Amino acid sequence: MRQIENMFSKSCEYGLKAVIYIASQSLEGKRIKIDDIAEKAGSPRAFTAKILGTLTKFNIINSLKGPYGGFDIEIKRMKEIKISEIVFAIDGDSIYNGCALGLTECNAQEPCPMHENFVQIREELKKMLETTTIFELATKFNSGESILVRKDRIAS
Amino acid sequence: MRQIENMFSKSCEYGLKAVIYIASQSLEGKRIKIDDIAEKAGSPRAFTAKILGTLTKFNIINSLKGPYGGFDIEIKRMKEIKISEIVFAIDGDSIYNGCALGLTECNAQEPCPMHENFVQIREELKKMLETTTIFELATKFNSGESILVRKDRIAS
DNA sequence: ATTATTTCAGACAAATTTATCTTAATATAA
DNA sequence: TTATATTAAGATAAATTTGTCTGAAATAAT
Repeated sequence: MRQIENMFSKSCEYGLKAVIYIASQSLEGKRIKIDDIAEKAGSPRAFTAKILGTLTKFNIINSLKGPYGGFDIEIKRMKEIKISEIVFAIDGDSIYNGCALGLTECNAQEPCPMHENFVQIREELKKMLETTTIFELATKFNSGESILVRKDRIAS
Repeated sequence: MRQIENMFSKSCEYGLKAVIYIASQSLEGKRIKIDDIAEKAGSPRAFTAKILGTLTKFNIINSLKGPYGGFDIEIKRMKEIKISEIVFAIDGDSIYNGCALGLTECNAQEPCPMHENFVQIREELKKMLETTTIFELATKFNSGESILVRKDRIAS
């Protein structure tokens, strides 16, 4: 049974990690291949590739086939893109109108018993996702302030 | 692909709704049967029954077999039980130590790129889950201030 | 004791999510 | 234009979550 700790689906986790890594490399002028992404992000290669396909269609990242191909993001673009856009691309819409108890609709007029308790938390979550850019995350990662895989999980 | 909106697993949703309904009936001195719970909470009967088995083992609710049997909760108990305990019983431990990007461990020393962004939100979520009692939720439901199913989804 | 009513337990099934594999399409370089 | 390197796409498979069914166990009333 799933844990609440899993804020995002695996698809989203892989997508976010991949984009952060691609951006971090683009910041250094490098286009990067799926194998490298999968390794550095500690994610399954084929599954990640499929997710990157989606993100490419949504114009969140660029892809180029063939030798010297791979993925990248313009710096301008990574300053525009928010976490919420990636989540939207991968997990679809209806990101914020969900109900903790699964009501098809849940609002102040006809709330589930937990609605009020979640209002503030949801609001903050939404704000955070919609204001945090990939540039911020990639910069933090590049400076070594954060990591994408535990050292003991990187293939050597 | 799963939505972030699904704060809880279906198991948790059903468990929470069932407990709230059982409590609301116990407040009125009524022991209540699984069929009634499933109907009033708009949840699948057999699946809900299984979850109630778990909650019974965790002493969150009482069950009684046979005629005049069913489920209930002492008022004293529903004032003690917090949402977090139900989530724990159904989805297990490691409720709060999860990482948004799936790191096996994620903390201020070695954070994922999104760690900082989630600290406050997680803290609030935790606080809310650990302070809200079933009594509060059941009372609110009993007074008609909140609902467990959309009217258009109740079997008539 | 027997019968009816209920939860309990475990096997089974369906749906969804996660993951892999294989082939096609595309781009580069020589 | 051929060979090579790469992503794209789609079929398939495995794992997990969600859901059902059937019979057993327990309880109460007669």
